Amino acid sequence: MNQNEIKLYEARANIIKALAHPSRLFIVDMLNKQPRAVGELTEMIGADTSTVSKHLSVLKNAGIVEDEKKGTTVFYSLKTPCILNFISCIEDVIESNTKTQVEILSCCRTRAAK
Amino acid sequence: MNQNEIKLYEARANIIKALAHPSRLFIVDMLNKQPRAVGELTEMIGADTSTVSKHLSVLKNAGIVEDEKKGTTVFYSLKTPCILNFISCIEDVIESNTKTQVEILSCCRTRAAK
DNA sequence: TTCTTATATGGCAATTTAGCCAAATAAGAA
DNA sequence: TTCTTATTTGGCTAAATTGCCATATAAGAA
Repeated sequence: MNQNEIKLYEARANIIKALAHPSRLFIVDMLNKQPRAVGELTEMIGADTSTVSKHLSVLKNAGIVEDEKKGTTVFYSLKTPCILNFISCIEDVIESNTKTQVEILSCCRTRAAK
Repeated sequence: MNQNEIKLYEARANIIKALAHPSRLFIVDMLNKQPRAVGELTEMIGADTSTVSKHLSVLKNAGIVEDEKKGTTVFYSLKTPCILNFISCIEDVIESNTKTQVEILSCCRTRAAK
């Protein structure tokens, strides 16, 4: 890897890191349906407001969501909808992993039954 | 989030975490072209063999790559090609972020020129 | 102005991750 | 068997991440 390649893969990794957390993936799913205020998301997630605010800030810094202030309320919305295709791919991986597990289990059950 | 939702988002996050590292993204790109031995990837990345081996193990545990031993050499290959669509989405995010930066810069230059 | 509501930020301890070295293992060659 | 090559694993320290609490800020209401 030369310097340019390193920069490229670091840039990609930074965005992916922003997605690599259960609460932040939940937020992406929610914002796909409609924009939401910090307070709404906080209630749905069930964590401290400051925690959710920081998660949103991580997503915002990565360019995945954007915010708009209305009065004292800040509404967040999804900036890059293609993120959702990506999640469907992750589901494919999970499905594939599940199949592998099933195969392993059926293998062992057969052996045990012998 | 109820317990099932938490499990779902944790499962997704675990797979995404496996991708959230420059070297591992590089590996995914390389394996998309062709299967590679640990030694080849190690040389391309320029890190310790043990480090690369551990990165490969992370990807394998996540179900993203699979391995096949031939003699003393272990060849890794991409198990879930859709991972690449996802990376193209990440590129979209990077492009969008770059555009935002350009807008910010052009805004400030205009101001400074006044 | 002060009060209240909504968010963001600072700070800290606990947990996780990364990468190197050294040592262990696997498989074939001599 | 011993030697060699390829890879993995254990162990360790350094760095990054997480989540809560307390505090600060922003904006409107009184």
